[in-house]
Amino acid sequence: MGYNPQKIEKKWQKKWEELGIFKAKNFSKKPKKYILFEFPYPSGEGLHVGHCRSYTALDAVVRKKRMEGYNVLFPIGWDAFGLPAENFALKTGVHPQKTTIKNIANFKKQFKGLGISLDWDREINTTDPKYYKYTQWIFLKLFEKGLAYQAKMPINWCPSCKIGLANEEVVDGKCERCGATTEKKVRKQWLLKITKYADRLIDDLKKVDYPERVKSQQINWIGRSEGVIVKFKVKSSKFIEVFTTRPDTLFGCTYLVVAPEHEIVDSLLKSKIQNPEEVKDYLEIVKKKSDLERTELAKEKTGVEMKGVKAINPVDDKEIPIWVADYVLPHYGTGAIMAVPAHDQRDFEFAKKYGLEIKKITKWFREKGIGKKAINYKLRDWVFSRQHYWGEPIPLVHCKKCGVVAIPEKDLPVELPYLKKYQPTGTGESPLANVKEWVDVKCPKCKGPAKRETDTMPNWAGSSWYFLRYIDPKNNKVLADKKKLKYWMPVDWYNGGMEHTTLHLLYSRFWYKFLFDIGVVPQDEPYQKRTSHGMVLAEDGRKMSKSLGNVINPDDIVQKFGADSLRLYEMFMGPFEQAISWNNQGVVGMRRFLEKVWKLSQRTENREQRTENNNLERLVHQTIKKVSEDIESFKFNTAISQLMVLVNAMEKQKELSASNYQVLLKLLSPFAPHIAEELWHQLGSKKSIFEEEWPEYNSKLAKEEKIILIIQINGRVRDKIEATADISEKEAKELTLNREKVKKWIEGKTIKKVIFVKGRLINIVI
RNA sequence: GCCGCGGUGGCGGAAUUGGCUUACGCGCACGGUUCAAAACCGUGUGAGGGCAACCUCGUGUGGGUUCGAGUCCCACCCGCGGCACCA
Repeated sequence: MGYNPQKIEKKWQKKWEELGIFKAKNFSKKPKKYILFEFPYPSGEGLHVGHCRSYTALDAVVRKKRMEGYNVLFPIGWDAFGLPAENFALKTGVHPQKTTIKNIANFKKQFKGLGISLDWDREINTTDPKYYKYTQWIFLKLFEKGLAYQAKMPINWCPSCKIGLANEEVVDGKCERCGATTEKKVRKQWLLKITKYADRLIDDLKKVDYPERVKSQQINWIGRSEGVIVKFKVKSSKFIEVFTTRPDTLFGCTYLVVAPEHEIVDSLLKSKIQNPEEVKDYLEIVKKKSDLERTELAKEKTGVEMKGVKAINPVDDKEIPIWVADYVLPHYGTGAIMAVPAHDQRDFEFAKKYGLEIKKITKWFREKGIGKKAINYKLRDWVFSRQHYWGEPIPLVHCKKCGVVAIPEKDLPVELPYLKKYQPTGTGESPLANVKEWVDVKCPKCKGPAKRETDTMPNWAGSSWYFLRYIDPKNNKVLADKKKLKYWMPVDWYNGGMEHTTLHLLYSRFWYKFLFDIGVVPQDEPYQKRTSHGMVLAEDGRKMSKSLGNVINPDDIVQKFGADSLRLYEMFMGPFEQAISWNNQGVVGMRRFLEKVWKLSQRTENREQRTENNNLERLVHQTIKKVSEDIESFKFNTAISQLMVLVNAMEKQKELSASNYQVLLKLLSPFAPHIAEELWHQLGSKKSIFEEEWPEYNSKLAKEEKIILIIQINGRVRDKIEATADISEKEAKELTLNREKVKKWIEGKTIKKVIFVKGRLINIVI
């Protein structure tokens, strides 16, 4: 019987489900492992081959861990709130709920078809009111602790669609749907004080095992810088405060620049400035500029002097002019800078390097009352409001008498009302604002008339804590039971895309720290280890996209070659963390390899492995070692190449013992579970291969007895001899100097010295 | 500009951390099976020279350390990812 993946894959997927062997057990005596991938957004497009890379990698890790005796939690859920479903509803009238259910069913089928060993009993869905009840609960806790606040913030506004747009809907400063240039519209929005956690989010990176590039990207994003705020007196008893990391250059400061949005501009305009019209004109021009223009025209700096007013440099009391320019950002530092055109960062570094004098005057400033230490961050607070329908309602009420009032915990969840129309309001509010009977409520405090908050939460809300819900998905008292959290947390291994490094990963760390602070979770970092898979690009090296027509559909590959070939290829294609182009021929190679494995089973005999060639025995042990270690360090490509080496060697054997073949099947099983299970049973086993133990290697047996000793002359390879691994220097030297080739090279020359590296080489220097 | 990662055959990539460069796979060539094929089997495959044994060159560039460098040091060049008028 030949290898027929379509047949055996279905069979085992069904069997595994019946056996229930992939279910995690709370409080099992086995040591626990919590292994997690970023739960997908169930889009209409279905799984991407890039998804499959991440899932099969973790599935391999998980299957191995189970065989090693761990109680593994490997869950799945759906990050199902989001724009595509809402936009689809706008176009077709189909409720996002319906679209979501349909897409999830499709994703589920695909996951099962790949043979990912998930615990489906813990499946969650962020759009389920039973789930978002706790998303809302966390928000209320943030609100209660003063970490959620309202502020006026600009949103992206499309003047043609009359709708607020998410950042990702603005492409090159234009509305994604209609192409109109977007504007900024100021609205009151909810923000979360992530900046309060900025230092901890940097410092605690020391506690966790993340790739360097992920750590540095987060640190960069938070952008902490230490400096001094210096007060400049303005001749009208006002002050302008300036943030600088280089207070020592204050002597060289020749003018100040303030952002157009700076409050002093307004107040100076009202007083005694000589050119108010000129300044007003400039402010108008700036206002019309889009965000894009303001940054793109960066090379050409524009600005205008506010004539007639002067600031006073606190170090020498000299009068200096004040300018308004839009290259100064209103939201960073104080929105005002001191200009020191003569100075340069490089001077400082030079002085430091060569021990030149650096006057330390920070302290002096403080004594004089000129400056005070300050820390600034590039990181800004998290804008938590969206003016969309398909998201979690923010559980607050606006009461004329009581102000903003929280919905009482017992009334959670605030359910998203079922809409028939998703048309935008035209005012920038979410479509929920149109649902009068939902908006109008009694104030929970005074029972007077009040209105619900109509903004919804961003996508990032539900995904900021979902990994906690897997631990206790059906709990209806708390987000998850404390004892269970203590047993399972932290996540031992979390894999996801690099694109989530600064948003999702940072947000969820922030929430977890907050939950730790209020005593809900057991530690202050959620993920012990983070890895990041590289993107899978199309064969042409570009991103896969519908419009380019270069998308590879995993279903097609599964159908044509089988899920095991696909899985193997995804792991073998290149280093896991690196972006890589798809290659259809590569899948063919994996299928060939599996065919070889299949055929080997027919040559397998039930005999003592001792009768076998020692070299094969050694290779088996070397392979156990390599595959075991490579899976731990996510070097899946080299693990598979080692399996290929073993299979190639097994093919050359006249007879193959069943025991060695079984070891091969076990080592292969994390990557190609179906074929491994099938062949395992064909050998007569009753138990699933995944209930077996992971093989152990014997380091003595793995050791080479014979080696090829390299003979070098002046560091260049001239000859090789076979020798025992523990050959002594004396023996090696004797053997070497007797070689004809060596004699030829050293004839008439004197030997200066001999370098001997045990078990490796001998180098004659002449 | 700043931060991070990388540059090895025709291609994807290996290389026990300073010790045979190119494992493994793809592709290609030749041979086999076949009426024909390939998602089959076998052999070969860095470049140049030689009938051959063998020799020379070869890991982005230029220098250095070393018996010996893809690996370490110095100076550059190029590519990718992230951030960016951040004071």
